[in-house]
Amino acid sequence: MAVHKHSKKRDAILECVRSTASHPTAEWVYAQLKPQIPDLSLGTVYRNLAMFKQEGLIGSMGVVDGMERFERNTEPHTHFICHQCSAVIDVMDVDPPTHLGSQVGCGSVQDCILTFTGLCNQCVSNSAKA
Amino acid sequence: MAVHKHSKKRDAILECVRSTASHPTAEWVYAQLKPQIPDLSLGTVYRNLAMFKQEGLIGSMGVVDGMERFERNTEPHTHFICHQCSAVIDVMDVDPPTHLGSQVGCGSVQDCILTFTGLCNQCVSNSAKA
DNA sequence: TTAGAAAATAATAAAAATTCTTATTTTTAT
DNA sequence: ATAAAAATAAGAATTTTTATTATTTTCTAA
Repeated sequence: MAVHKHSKKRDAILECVRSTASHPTAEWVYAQLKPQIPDLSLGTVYRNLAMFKQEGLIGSMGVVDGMERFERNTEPHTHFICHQCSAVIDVMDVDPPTHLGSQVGCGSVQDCILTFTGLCNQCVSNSAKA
Repeated sequence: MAVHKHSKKRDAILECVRSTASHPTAEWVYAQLKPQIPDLSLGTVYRNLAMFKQEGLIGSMGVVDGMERFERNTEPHTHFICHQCSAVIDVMDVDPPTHLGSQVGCGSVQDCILTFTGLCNQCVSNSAKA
């Protein structure tokens, strides 16, 4: 029933994504694990993240600043993107208006994606100081 | 008052984006114009699209399948993305729920982006035939 | 209208993110 | 333990986009 084999590296990559609320890039995951697993290869991170995503073990909220952002939360939910520091934050209190899908005039709608952008709290603070 | 100079190529690039309801990539614009302007360079298309976008003469709805999608409509509006053929279609009848921005708990919200995904009519037809 | 400064362009190199290739190593079922 | 199957490292290759530089075009104003 196992859909794939396990390896120390593979497990570490999955655990890395699952243990952060941030929305990491492949490069970030690689940088996190490299100290503990010195012979880890970036290609392995890319390959496994793609596999986990396809199997639904992790999610991806899309590309921000040219880099794909993975996430542990695989349920549809709203995001906030800071266009200063590119932080991606889950907005659990505001649900995407899925019901509006019936009003979309084209094609057959499957998903509804809601995203807010602006300055995150940290960048707001930094702006005030500057 | 002119914010930039004009050239035949520059004007053609802007007109190309303004005359289509599709959400073209730089490559697409280049392919459209190349037959009429054989010495057009792809770098020129990229450079001018970036400039038009910065000046607010055109918009960009983001990156789909690794390619930035420009658009003539610079007003905030909803999009539909076909995840089969990557077509991007404006959804003018459903407005992004901007008012929900006040319920977002993090940072200072500036924009609200609403996107639907699914199969466009053409891909639905093609699926039925197959 | 024409000279000359400023900006735009073509061609090409370079950068950045991601994917592919291949030889080797690890995992897992037997 | 063994052998087949899958995973990995290293590095090459691809893809999209940006930067560099020599040349050409645009625009200003004399």
